[in-house]
Amino acid sequence: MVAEAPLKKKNENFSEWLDDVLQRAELVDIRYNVKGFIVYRPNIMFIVKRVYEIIENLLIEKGHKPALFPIVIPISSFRKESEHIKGFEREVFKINEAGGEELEEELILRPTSETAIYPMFALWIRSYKDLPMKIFQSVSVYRHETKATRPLLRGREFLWIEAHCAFIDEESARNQVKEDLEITKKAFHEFGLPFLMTEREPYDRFYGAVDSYAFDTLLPDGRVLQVATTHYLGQNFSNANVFDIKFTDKDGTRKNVHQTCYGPGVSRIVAAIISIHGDEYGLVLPFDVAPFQIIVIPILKAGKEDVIMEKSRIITQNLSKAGFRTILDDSDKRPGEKYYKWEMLGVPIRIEIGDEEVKKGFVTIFRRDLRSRNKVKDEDVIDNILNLKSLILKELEKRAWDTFNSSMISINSKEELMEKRERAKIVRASFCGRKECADEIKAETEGLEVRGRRIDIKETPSEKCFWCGKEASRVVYLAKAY
RNA sequence: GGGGUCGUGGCCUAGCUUGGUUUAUGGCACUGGCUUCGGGCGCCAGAGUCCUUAAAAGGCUGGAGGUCGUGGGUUCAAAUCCCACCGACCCCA
Repeated sequence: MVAEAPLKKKNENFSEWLDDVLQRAELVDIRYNVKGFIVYRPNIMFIVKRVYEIIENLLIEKGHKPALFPIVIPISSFRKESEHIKGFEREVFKINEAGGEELEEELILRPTSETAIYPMFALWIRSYKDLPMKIFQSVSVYRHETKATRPLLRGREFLWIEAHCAFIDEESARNQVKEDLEITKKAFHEFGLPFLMTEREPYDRFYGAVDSYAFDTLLPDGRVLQVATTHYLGQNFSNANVFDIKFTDKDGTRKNVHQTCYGPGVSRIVAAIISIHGDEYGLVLPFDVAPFQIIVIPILKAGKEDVIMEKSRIITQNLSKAGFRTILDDSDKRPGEKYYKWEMLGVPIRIEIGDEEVKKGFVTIFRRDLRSRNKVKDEDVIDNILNLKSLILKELEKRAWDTFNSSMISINSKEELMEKRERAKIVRASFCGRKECADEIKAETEGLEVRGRRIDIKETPSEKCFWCGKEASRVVYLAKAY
């Protein structure tokens, strides 16, 4: 039979490629038939769990503790912070009936959990000794998105982690924001994903935040995807009119805590890993992210089945013992078919064992990222893989950053922008900082948005705003966003 | 937010214009067997929407009804025509 067609080319039509890979690799099923809700299948859940694990471990290392708050929030609690409610009220799912009777108080499905968690903080926090309080939960949240929904990229239910912290003063809270940024950088390094770290403009903050910081990555269609945010909330939620979260300080005075919240978007991170590293053979996963790191494939030959299987089993066992997540594919499919299947799923390393390998005491190691083969002597296999582990990540990270960096272009004027728009997916420019200007840019450039100012480096603007020509106050980055 | 295209078995697809031998075409996937295994091979066979009649489970045979996203309508007759809803995709703002 004719071989199945390879996937669509990712860079020609990203949207089709993504739909195709999501289905062919059996990652998600969109046939649940409720708009914005999808089914995560085992092949993607293994990856989702790895992403969760990696971030959770980083959080726990820094003293965060896991917790789980209810999915429902009483509407009275949700309505306490005026900015917060303004932002989210129109996109919450509400429950007002149960058991055939109207509820005494309407409940909402959490769109985010500040208003679920902070009333409890108010009960738990008594003394400066209770601080800092650092809690996180790994959950799904619900937002009735009005824009077009896309599997993983924008759903009405999505997976994330939300970390909520309370501190004695502004300084320690702001340090938490820095820690959040460091955690995200570390995690993204493990995922091999490039990012732009910015402070959002004042009019673009999280509802209820004093300052908002965000990580954007770049998808192959040239649009940026916000994959994590962290916010300094000040005392907006802790003040007496809202949740009144107070503690007694060393000197005996009663004070309201300063807070932060941090939210890495797991669905979106997984989408970014798939989209940025993937190719026309399917997923390509960094070694540590991969749920299965090594696939061993025996290539049988009439009369030699036993020795080939024996060697395959021994190699699989040894690799498992060495701590690699290894599986042996001893199904009776043909080798070629197995290659395609495991490449589709992004297994970073494949070991092929056939008659030759048995006779001459080596194995053939295939790297998914380069799609290249190497012969490695039996006794060197483990060292070789230990070495490959970081080489693979380096390769993926380099490719991803190269694409990212070459898509980021500085411009000085409207004309230059229009001229370079094709190449410039992320635009760096001096800017006046006015919202009217940002709105105008968005309207006249097919959706280019001001994403914010960089926080990892200080940048000083030239005198003029690239758009309106007035005095510039900052250097900003602009992009079309999901 | 505005506009457009579309929905046929697990997936893709033919059929729709001009309603009527369609027990809905073909491919992939699936099941059993053979052959084989260095990139998804070949051959043979099978089954293949769902429900009810139907009763502890499994299997076989026959009959009946319904079924082409869902609901309604037109008609002697609807996958095919009309309306609404649900869902998907594309383009624009």
